[in-house]
Amino acid sequence: MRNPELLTIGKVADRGGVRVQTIRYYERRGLLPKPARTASGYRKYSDEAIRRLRFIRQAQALGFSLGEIEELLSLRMQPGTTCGDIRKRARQKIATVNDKIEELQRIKDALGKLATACKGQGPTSECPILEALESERL
Amino acid sequence: MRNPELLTIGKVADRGGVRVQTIRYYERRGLLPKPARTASGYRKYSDEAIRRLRFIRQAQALGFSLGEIEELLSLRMQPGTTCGDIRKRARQKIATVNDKIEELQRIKDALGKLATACKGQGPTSECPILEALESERL
DNA sequence: CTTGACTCTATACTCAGGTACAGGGTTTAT
DNA sequence: ATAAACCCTGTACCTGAGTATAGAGTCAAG
Repeated sequence: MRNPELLTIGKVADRGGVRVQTIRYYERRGLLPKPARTASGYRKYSDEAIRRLRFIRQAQALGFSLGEIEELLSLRMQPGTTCGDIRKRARQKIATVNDKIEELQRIKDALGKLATACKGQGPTSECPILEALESERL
Repeated sequence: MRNPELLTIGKVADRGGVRVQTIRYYERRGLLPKPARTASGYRKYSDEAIRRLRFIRQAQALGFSLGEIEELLSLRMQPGTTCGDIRKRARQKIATVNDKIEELQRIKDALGKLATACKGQGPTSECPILEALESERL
C-alpha cells in the first residue's frame, strides 16, 4: 500500500475496539455502510466509520440490540426525526430494563428465602430448596 | 392403546407444561432419564417424570440454566451431598443475579440521565442522546 | 377400514452476536 | 525475493433452549 494514511479494516477494528470479522459482520447487517475499495479490493474507511463503531458499542453497552441500533441509526438519518423520537426510544428501553430488574429482583428474593430456609445440614432428601423446586409453586 | 393409564409423552408434556419436543430434548440432554417403552416403541412414563419436569421449570424460573439444573439433579443423586452443597449453589446464583441487577441499574441510570438531558425538541443533529452515543465515554 | 390424533427417528432450523476456517490475493519489511 | 502480516470471499460453526419438518409407524373411534 502506497498510502500510509489508508484506514484499512484492521486499523478501524483496532481503533473501534472490535475484531475485523465483526466489522464485516456489521457491514453485512447494514449497520456500517459499504466502504469504498482500493484497486485491489481492500476496504478503505474514513474516520466516520470509527465514530459509527463507537456509537454501536455505546448503544450496546446501554442494552440496545443490534436491531434496535439499526433503528436508531436510520431514525437519525430520516429528515423529519426529532430529538423527541430518540428520547422515546430511550424511555422504552428504560422501561424494558426496569422490567428485567424487577424480574431479577423477584428471583433474588425467592432464592434468598430458600437459602435462608435451608440450615445447611443433613442429606439432600431433606433440603427445603430441593423440596421447593419439586413442589407446585414457589 | 389398550391401557388408558399409560402416561405417553403427550400427556406428560401437557401436565408438565412443556411441549413434546422439549421432553425429547431434555431426554437427549440427560435431564430426564430414558423412559421405558411399550412394545411398539412409545415412551411410557411414571409420575416421577412430571415431578422432574416441574423441578426443571421451577429451577429455570429461578434463573438456573439447564446445565446448572443438570448439576443440581446429579448433586441430589450423589450419596455424600448435603443440604449445604445445594445452598451453596443457591447462594452462587444469588450473587450472579445480583451482579446482573447492578449492571442493569447502571444502564438504567445512564439512560435516565440521557433522557433527562434531552429536551425532546429540535433535530436529531442536536440530540444529546445521539451525541453521547458518539462520544468517547458515557 | 379409514381417518385423525398420536407417536417414532433423524435432521435441520431459529435467534443473537459474533467467531473460525479454507483457500486464495496483496503489501510491507528484510 | 521471500516471508510475515495483512486483506478478500464464502461458508460453517458456536452457545442456549428449544422448534420445525419429513417420512414413517400406531392407536382409538366411527
